[in-house]
Amino acid sequence: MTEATPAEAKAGYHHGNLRAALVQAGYDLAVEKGPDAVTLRAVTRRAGVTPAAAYRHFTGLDELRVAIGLRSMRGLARSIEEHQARVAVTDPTVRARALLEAVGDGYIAFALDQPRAFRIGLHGLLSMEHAELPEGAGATGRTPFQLLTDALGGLAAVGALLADDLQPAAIRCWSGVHGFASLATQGPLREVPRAVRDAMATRLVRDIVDGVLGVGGPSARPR
Amino acid sequence: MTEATPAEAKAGYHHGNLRAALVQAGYDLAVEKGPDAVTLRAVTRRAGVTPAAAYRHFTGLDELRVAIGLRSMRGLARSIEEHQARVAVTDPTVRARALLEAVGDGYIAFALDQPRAFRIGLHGLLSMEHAELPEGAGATGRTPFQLLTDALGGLAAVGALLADDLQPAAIRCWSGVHGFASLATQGPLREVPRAVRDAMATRLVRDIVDGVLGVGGPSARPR
DNA sequence: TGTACATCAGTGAACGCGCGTTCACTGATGTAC
DNA sequence: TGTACATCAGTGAACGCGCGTTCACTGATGTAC
Repeated sequence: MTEATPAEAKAGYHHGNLRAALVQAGYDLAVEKGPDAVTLRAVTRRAGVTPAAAYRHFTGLDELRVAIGLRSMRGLARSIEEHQARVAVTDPTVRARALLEAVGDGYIAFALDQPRAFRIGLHGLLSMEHAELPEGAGATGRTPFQLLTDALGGLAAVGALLADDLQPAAIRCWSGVHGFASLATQGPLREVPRAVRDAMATRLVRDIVDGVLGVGGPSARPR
Repeated sequence: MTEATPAEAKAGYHHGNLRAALVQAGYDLAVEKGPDAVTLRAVTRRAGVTPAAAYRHFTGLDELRVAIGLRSMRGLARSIEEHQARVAVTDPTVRARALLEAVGDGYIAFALDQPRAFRIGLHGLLSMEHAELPEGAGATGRTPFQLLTDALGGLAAVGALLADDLQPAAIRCWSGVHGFASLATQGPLREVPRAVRDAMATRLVRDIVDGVLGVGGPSARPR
């Protein structure tokens, strides 16, 4: 009769699945009050548990913070996956390009939809060294960074990109999208209406992909 | 006989110019141990002074931290200015473009030369809301963000850029350069040899400027 | 089904620490006469 | 030049706080018989 769904089932706490509850509490805390508010005591307090209880599930604060950051990264991965799932075209080359754009669009959409959650990830509790940890992966088992390299690999597979250009292309895409997400959530674009930022993002992503594919593109202007 | 140079003259402490000494101590601390190590007590300790002494010069920790962050931003501005000073061409259009590239090159050079100092700036002690505070300006009195918009204005003045495109262009430049600086100092490119990162940066900046100016550019590839 | 027992998740108290800020003070600086 | 004095930068002690971590413990869970 033990309804042991693996995830965060209420049933069977000692008072439940404390590990998941702590990560959830810490995530909520970070979203509400910023990454610096994520202390071991604050997290356990919010979970309604004694500070020492955390040590049954984590070696210490650092490990807890990483787990919380990875949760945020997972949200980012899922946003990208959702955007990719909506790509309907079948022509291989067009599709490969659309899948790459979906990476950028999904990345920025997550940043704009959940700015505090976005900030927790690679800027707050995680450094970029964690970019390939599987705990940060979405439903497809790929992390945001891996989804990007996968999409570029897809373009290489259809001959739209040279294998030698894969790494510089990844850098250009990630740089542009990540930088925009920072500007648009914490920078001078913070106050710009959402619809305008969305339009900027769409244009930016298209331009970046054009650049990566070596296309002059519709934004090209004579002279 | 009071040699009262305005800056950080040793002469004339009560024990000197404490305000400047505190900012310096805090900056060194941040470079050595990261932004989180910048506490009021640690800074005053390093300056050889009682914690309470800081309150003669700052209203509290927050103001001290901002002053330290602005010092770092000043270094960034100066790096850009140095790169711009080296631009020798005189043809107005070519020069305007070179001055914009110098913004990107100087920005990235500072990030690669002084990665810890770079991190203190807009990522550590300052948020991007401080991007236009004059205390963050370099020798020309312009902040890094202002140097960027100035350079874009220069391109508009020679007719290489439409006035309507100024804002989106600023976003694309800042996004790409800032994102690259993050990747190259804290991200997956951290361990790549400096010469390679420099080459990537040069190419990235050229490509971004090409994109902003609507040029297909030498990186354009048939199909 | 019922009892004995091992497991181990969570408790509660305690530790030592560094923090930001306050306050009455001290003593060097430099001005007024 | 010499003295009296106001200024105010920096002192030193104290405050209350929240932190991360440790430890012996307790008591619910679930297994073995």
